[in-house]
Amino acid sequence: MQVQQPEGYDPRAFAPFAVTVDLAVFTVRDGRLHVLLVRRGQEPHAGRWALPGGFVLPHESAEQAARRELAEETGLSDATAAGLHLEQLATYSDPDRDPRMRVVSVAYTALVPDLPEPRGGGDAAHAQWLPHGAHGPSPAPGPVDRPPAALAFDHDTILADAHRRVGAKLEYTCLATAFCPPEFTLGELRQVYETVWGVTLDRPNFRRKVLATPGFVRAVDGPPRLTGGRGKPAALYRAGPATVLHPPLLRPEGRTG
Amino acid sequence: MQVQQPEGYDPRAFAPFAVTVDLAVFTVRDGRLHVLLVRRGQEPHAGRWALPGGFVLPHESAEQAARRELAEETGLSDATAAGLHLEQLATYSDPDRDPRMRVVSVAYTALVPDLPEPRGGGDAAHAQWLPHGAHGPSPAPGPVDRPPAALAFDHDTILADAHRRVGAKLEYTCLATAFCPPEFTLGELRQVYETVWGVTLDRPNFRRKVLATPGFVRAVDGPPRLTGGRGKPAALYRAGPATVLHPPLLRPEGRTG
DNA sequence: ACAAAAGTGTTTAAGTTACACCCATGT
DNA sequence: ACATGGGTGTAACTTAAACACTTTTGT
Repeated sequence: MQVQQPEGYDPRAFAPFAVTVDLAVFTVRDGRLHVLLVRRGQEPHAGRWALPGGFVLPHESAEQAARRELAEETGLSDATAAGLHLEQLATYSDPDRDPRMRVVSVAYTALVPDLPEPRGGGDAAHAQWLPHGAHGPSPAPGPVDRPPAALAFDHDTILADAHRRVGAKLEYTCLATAFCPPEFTLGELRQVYETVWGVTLDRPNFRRKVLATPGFVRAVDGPPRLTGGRGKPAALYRAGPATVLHPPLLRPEGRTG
Repeated sequence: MQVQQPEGYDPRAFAPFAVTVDLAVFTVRDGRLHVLLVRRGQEPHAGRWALPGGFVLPHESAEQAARRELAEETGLSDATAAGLHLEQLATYSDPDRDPRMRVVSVAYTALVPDLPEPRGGGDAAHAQWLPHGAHGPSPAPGPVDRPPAALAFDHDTILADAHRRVGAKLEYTCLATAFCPPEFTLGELRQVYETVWGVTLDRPNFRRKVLATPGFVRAVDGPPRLTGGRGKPAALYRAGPATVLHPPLLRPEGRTG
């Protein structure tokens, strides 16, 4: 009501916002879903875990900022990071989400295959993979890092939204291959679904479903077989050109929320 | 790489952004999908159609700003507008999207029943419903307003994204009822799908599908019947408590993009 | 020999599609 | 009478779910 369009867009008057990106980077490791987190070194929320992220620079888009941060935090080369799956999740703009000033954050979700521990320059030094949420049917034995109780700022909300979004997208897109290395077995692909959804899937049916979807995966020709530990060697596949699943691969129990 | 976390968050240094909201408000009218647009009165893009929207005020969240703008542009009371379906779409942050300054815009999608022409105070004076995109199987006869060729800024992109999102959400959520008045017939509900998707659906099958989904619609008890013009009077329904569709109501031809 | 995982086959239920047909109302 | 849209029924087809069974490896 009391709003009026500014004539000249005085940046002093209409630019009271800082814009950041936050990254929810997922991977599947040892049958559990992991998230890349950083430990905050300063107030507020010093010592708490937080999603990696940073400021959007004046000359770049939010997506460019997110991809830059992703490369920094994962310690990968820009070339490698450029191929990773990055997707805008939502924007969080609660006026009180950062006590210091007005910060609007554009959250992105990234899916990466099981990478080596983040190392390298920049902020990567303190970035770490921590398990998150519903784990698959067979959690890794032995002691594992506990998922942190409460993240800094509203990052718990962002992370929950990201997990829900990823789970939903697995149903009707070919996104699951983004969790896998360039060549993978159908067992590895199935484990992605089982880990993110926290369910067990029928192996034969899963196989048929995937192979029946035209461009989901392409068989690697060679004499291609490989062992994933014990058991019969499995054929290798690559991600296909398809991007959507028709019909979708619905998760059991019919739950979406 | 050259980024560093600011110690004290100097707003002068880290607040070079203005944040706005843009609204893609859809309705179904006369069997065609319509969008609420405003005509720009000043440069840049003076005279072009644009999505309604405005600045996020310092004390409000983006969603609050969107809801406020929605009430203003539709000319509805705040109470009525509070019940409308509003959903965050995405954030558009290309550095060059506004030639005057750096503006990051959070886009929202709203679905409303066929409302009277927008009237009332504020910016509503120049807001208008214009047809958009794929129309249903039976376009309204007679001359209608042409959909504008090119919107201002990147609003064509936003509008296309919004349409795609709405179409996709109809498949696996109960969203379609947001296009309908409080009490509606199954024919009206079906017309929503047909209009947004631009297809014709089999009436008997659509009916069964909707009624078989537990909380999608609830029959209105009374002696409730009503005429939608010609033909047999139809039973009335209200939106049910369900929010997701299981299994989904897939559109024919299996196209999603 | 046994466990584990891949891969194939089959049976049964469930859901979808495409119709034919009757009902109630306006013109 | 006829057109129009609501509502019911049904058979053919397609898809999904459950489970038995064989193959190939490591221990």
